[in-house]
Amino acid sequence: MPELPEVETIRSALTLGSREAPSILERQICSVNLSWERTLATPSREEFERRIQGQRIQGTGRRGKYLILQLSQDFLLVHLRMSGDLSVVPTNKPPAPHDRLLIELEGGWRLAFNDTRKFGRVWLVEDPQEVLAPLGPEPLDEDFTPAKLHEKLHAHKRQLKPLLLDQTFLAGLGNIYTDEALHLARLHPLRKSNSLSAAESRRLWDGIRQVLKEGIRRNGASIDWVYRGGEFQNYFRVYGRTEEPCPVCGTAIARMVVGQRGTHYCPACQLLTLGDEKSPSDE
DNA sequence: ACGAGCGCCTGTCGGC
DNA sequence: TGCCGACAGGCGCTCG
Repeated sequence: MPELPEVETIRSALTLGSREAPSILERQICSVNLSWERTLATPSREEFERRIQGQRIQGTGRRGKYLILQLSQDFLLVHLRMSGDLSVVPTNKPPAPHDRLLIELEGGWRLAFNDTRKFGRVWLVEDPQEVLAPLGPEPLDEDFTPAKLHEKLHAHKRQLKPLLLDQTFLAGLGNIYTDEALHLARLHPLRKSNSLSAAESRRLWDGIRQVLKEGIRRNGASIDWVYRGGEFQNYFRVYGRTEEPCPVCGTAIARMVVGQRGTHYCPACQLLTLGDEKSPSDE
């Protein structure tokens, strides 16, 4: 379930606690139970178990789609990939079917990493930059400006859709939010990045920020078996709405495959030709 | 530099 | 009913 807004929602829930579970902050780690070897990217299982034990969770953070837990000595980084989820459950609760890593905390609580498809990864590192260094800018940061996006777009000659999914270009967008941002910006997914006018780059900047903020405000999107109480799935404009009417113009939403990813767009609002570069509502 | 194809995994859904 | 392919919120790799 992970794009930036979903990871942020989980980070927030773990930090603030909820009706069912307390905050993880200031809790000490008693032990861990790794049941799928490849979930742990680094270090070795033996070193992981030895090193993490006794450390206290002192803070939480997020960078792109990575969740960051600041421990007494190290940082625990978590990437949920396609189906990962993190939750706090009572220690006496039996493990759920796809729990891959259980982190036993003091006080009768456990942090459970559940991941049906086993793509998720966890790193225990001294310096988060070991893992996070390649990431592009954080889209909601103040220093991510329309001018900076425009400049970066023109440093490449790539299709917009795969470029926005590239985490070294920009950190945090996934398939849903990319489709939604491109629709808000009225830009075709296959437009070449260096063909955008300054006004179009600004529209894209606006679209990216708007859709990410809306996702966070609605606690992310909850699809299929993963439910976090998010509701953004009820507000998708194009994602997963093939053949349904575009909320702007009523044209049937189209689906194509770009870079092996299903891509949803309005064939009327998001033209590939130069026609949309001077659309009337442009500012 | 860029894009396509595949692998990693499990589960669901629609068509026949 | 059962089987089979398509598809799913991600990303690392190879190849041309």
